[in-house]
Amino acid sequence: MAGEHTLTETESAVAQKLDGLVLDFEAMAIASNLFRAANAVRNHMERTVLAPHDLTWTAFVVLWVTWIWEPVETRIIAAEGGFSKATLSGVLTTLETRGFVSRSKSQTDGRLVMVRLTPAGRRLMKKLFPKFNAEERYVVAHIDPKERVAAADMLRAICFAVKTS
Amino acid sequence: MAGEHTLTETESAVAQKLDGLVLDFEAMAIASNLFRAANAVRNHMERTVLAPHDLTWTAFVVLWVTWIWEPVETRIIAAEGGFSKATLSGVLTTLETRGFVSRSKSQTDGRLVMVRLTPAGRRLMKKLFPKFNAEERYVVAHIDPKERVAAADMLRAICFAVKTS
DNA sequence: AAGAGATCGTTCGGGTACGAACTATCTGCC
DNA sequence: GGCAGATAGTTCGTACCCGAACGATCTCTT
Repeated sequence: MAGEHTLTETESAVAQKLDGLVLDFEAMAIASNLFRAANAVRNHMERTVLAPHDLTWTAFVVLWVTWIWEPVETRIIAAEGGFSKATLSGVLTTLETRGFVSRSKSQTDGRLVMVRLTPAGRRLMKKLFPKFNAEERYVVAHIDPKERVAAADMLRAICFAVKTS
Repeated sequence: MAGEHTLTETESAVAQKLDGLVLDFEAMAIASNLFRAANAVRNHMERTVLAPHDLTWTAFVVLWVTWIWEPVETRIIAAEGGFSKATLSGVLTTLETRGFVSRSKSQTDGRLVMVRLTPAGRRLMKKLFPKFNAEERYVVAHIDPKERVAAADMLRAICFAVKTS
């Protein structure tokens, strides 16, 4: 999606395949670039910050949400992180095995499982998050500072459009 | 990341955890929303357009790139789609088993594998892509038309920042 | 022409990723 | 109180997803 080939090349190639049909190339470009950007940032973070600690992107997100909101229910972590509870269950087991988080049943509601960081998990996040934020700053460096608020809003608008469907 | 909790709540919670450290909350918000948006769009597409045909997002991207550029080398598909050649190898096998693509060795370079759509694959894309583009249009509907070009540029700027690292 | 080094696709192992089915628990209504 | 329905988390099956290692092939240099 808009990788080696330029957008114009892609457009004319698509137009050939679907001549006669009306297509929204602008929407196509935004959706396409949205994924390239998200993927690129994720890979960048995994290579530069996460790989030295043998952490995946998802594992880091789980640690981050837990760190900020602990003790926290698993359904909250899944919602904040944007993945399913099935996925979270596996990642939590991985992180528990490695000694970064702990699970415990809620005292007030037997259905809930509360997640906390272990001391090792807190040490890890205290060390890792500043590095992570430094890379985030690097990633947005090429966006005009005046347009950064608009950028965040635009992305929120996309989330909103999809949620209310 | 910025799910149920507002951004301000998250910020003050993070600031408490790391008081004294200088953090770029704007960069954090953009990176965070970038992932929420990409994930939301992907899930939306999978539910509305792809699930009826039992296709995953990645499988669709592979079909799309192949459809536009066939015959095409696998390394091009991986680069255009933004995933590793290891991932592509598995997805291609799945699509080959289901009769949507075919692999064949290049005549001029024995290392290369050329990928083509089968007639069934072409029929599928001709039917599927207009639906897909309609959903893309829906996704960007909440972005001011005047800002859409800037939006695409902004996403490209992020890709560029990460690539040149 | 012959080896060193680069390139391409596959395979392997471990870790996500999701929907569906399942168990356990809670809540509401009678 | 007791049962229907909702809710939370795990498990299961299938399908990605990546880095590393691998064998096959090409290219470059001499």
